[in-house]
Amino acid sequence: MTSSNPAIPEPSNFIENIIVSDLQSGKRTTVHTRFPPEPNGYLHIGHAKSICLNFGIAKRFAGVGGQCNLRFDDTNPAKEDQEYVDSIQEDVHWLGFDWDDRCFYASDYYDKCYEFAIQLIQKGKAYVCELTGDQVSEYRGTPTAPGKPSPWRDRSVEENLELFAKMTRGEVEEGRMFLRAKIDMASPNMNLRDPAIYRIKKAEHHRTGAKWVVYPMYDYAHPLGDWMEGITHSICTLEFEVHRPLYDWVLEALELPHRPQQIEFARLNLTYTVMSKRMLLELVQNKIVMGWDDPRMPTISGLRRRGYTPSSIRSFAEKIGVAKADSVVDINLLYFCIREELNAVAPRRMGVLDPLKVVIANWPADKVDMIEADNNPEDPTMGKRMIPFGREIWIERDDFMEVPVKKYFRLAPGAEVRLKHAYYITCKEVVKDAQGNVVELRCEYDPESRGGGSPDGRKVKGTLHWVSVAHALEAEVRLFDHLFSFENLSDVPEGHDYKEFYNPNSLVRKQAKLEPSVKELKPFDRIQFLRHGYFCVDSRDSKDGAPVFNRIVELKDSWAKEQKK
RNA sequence: UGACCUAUAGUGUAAUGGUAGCACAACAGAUUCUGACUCUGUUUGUCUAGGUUCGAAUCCUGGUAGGUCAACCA
Repeated sequence: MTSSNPAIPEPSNFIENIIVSDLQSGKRTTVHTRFPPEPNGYLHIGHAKSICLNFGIAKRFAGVGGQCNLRFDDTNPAKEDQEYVDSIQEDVHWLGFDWDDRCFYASDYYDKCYEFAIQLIQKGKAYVCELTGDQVSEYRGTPTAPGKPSPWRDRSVEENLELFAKMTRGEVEEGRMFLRAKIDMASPNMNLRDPAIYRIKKAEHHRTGAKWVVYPMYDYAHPLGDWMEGITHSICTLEFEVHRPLYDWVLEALELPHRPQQIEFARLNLTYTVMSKRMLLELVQNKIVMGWDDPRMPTISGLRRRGYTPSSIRSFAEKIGVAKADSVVDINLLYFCIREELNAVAPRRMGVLDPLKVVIANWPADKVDMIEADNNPEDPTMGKRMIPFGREIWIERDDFMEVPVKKYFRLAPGAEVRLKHAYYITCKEVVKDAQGNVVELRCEYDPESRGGGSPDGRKVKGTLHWVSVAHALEAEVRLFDHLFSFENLSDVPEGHDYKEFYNPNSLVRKQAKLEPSVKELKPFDRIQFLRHGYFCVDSRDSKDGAPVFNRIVELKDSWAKEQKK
């Protein structure tokens, strides 16, 4: 379906299909979305999907005046906090989106919502109920059995008005009365069995303080908030699907024109990842992690500290698409997105995580050679740097095998390899301690091979990274694994809790030997340690002035994979 | 024993009654001063049974499987 209007983009998912057809049919002339978090926790990668969706649609439909609001759904003062408001704003901005002057709060609309509630009462469409919590659920019935009407259902308009005013003045105890919509106690949809629309909460609200003691419920405030902001397409997750009739009922009952349309999509699930706010809060409170921004957390702030870029997350959101079917996305796709970006832009550095000393026997004791190395083979414009080379160097312990397996082309007794950017060396002798552990290698270098080539054209298959012992910088390097060891939440066996599956190896700290140039790196700088993956300088921690590195993601390693087989 | 929603390669997602594509993953090969990257190629799919139609992933009916709903949470 090609649109004749050049301002209307080609739809790329089912939501945009709806929008485009609304535009083409003349049902809408513009597109206005919103991202409506409740400020009761930090945003996570699942929210990033929604943010990219809502702000992305506004951007794609800019030609017809597309806009996206940020709206805090702060209708429950007991759970919400300014700290969360601040972090949410920071995270949305960091992801690369902006709401201009359109940051709103459901609490901005309390007065309006209240007036509308009075209208509903006057229309005979809402009443004050005095059933207790237990009674309410008893009267509501079950999904298969209809409910029965509350004894307070048929109060007079005057009495309802008076009681609601009393509630509002704080003259009624919490839980003693609440305002319900009068819909249908026998509806097959439980949400329509006279749902609560206002309840008493004598809690301090983070924005309105003690001004109110009655607060609107989500199901009532949300459609009104959407309507007041001129939202055209109100996009939310699947669990609100059965609430849609109620959403529509509120707007219909109040006879409001130009109503927004609610559209639901499947929330993001990721393998090896638990996304519920409750669980994330628990991890923080029980100090299983360092905080909301622990690099292992699926929070936006955690991903940021880990070293993910906003563009990699946006790219991920685009790749996973949007649909209505429940699904679990393979976290490898997220890894791919950050690798793809960082491969192109991250400077290469050498670092040895598990060091083994190599002595170049035919290299003069005090001679230091400054070796030139390109910063990124993918991008020559990133220039070069100089690396010191001396008689003693560190190599990776698993880059040497005393008894090499077939197709092993790194260092072994008698074998020749290339030290990246530097020289060819041949292993002449293996030094062991009393227990028989290899503690040092004695090698000889080929002076003709400076720069990593050889005049006679002989080939070496293996190229090792290395760090000069005399110049090495020691620094902490953190390697991460999944916080939980199950792949999918549904893998958790019956009768067990996912908390039994914490992965004790989700954080491994290494004291690594790094080439001296890494000293100049700043927080959030991202590099690739050759063969070890992409790392980011931690934005909070450093040890003795030396940067601490978080590994964002490993490089693919077909050799390691083959060995496992 | 209810209502609503969903079902396309291993995973995610397109195809709006007209050639089932794309990405990731996997596999094979080429290349390589990162066993990375890159390049080439390959394998694998419309839940099921009917119906409508010249023609169905798409529309209809039944079945199966999964999800959501019984907060004065969002």
